[in-house]
Amino acid sequence: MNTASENITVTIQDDFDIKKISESGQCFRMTEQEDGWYRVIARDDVLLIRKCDDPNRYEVSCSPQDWDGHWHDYFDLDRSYSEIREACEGKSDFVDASIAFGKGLRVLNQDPWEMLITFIISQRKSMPAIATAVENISRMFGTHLSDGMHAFPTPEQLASASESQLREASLGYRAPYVLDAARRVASGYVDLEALAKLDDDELQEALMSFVGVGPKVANCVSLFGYGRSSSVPIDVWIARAIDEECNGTNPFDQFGEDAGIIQQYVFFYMTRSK
DNA sequence: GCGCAGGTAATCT
DNA sequence: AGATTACCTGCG
Repeated sequence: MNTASENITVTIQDDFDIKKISESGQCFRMTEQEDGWYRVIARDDVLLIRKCDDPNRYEVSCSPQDWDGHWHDYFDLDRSYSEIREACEGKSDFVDASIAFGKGLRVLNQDPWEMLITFIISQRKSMPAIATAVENISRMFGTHLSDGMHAFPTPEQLASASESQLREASLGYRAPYVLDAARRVASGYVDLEALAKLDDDELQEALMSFVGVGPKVANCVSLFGYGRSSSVPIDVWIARAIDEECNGTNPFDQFGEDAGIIQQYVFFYMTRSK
């Protein structure tokens, strides 16, 4: 699967449960392999990662430079989730239960373009269906990396697709949305990197100018692609949590810059606990 | 066969 | 402003 001599081991002291992260609905290119390995594809990189027997130690298939320069940030390792959990405890019994259940979750720092397209595709799809569609367009239009793996397609690569090809990739009625977004970005009409300079409200407005992007998808892109930790995407599960578990009162507002991270624990609790 | 799912846009009051 | 409905596709 991978050459052991290329691997290094790294220490992660803070919360880190790769299984929970992979099931948390924020990333769709992280898959469990054999023997406890997880494979992550992000930008043009493939990472294999596995827990060692030693506590807090992980074996990873990259150089120290790639770990420090890319994956460390991808896994948001400069942020202390244990401190966030402690700071947010005691305000809501339901949130407390969610935090306890989801200990080990982190919010990944992912590519804005990939998040934009992925969450346009996500509407009215289950998590496995989203993953299938993302793999389809990566295989059909993305750059080949190795062993049949493909990078997520660039704006230019997706802009060269036809609507019927995107429908073949199981995008359905979202195909024209994705094509339109790809053309806007590839042409330079929208500069996704420049959006990083906007404040939260301006970013939300800019993202919602894409056809097929409403408030929920915009908040997902904002949270997962632009690191806006106060963004709270409200989907049916979060709406259900507010309605049925919090007596209709939104519990997220009180967590300020950590609201989006708390949302992640609640979403995981709603979708993964019995 | 048929209803429904991790939203959005268009089209109504 | 708020409510209703169609939309692809996969799954029970």
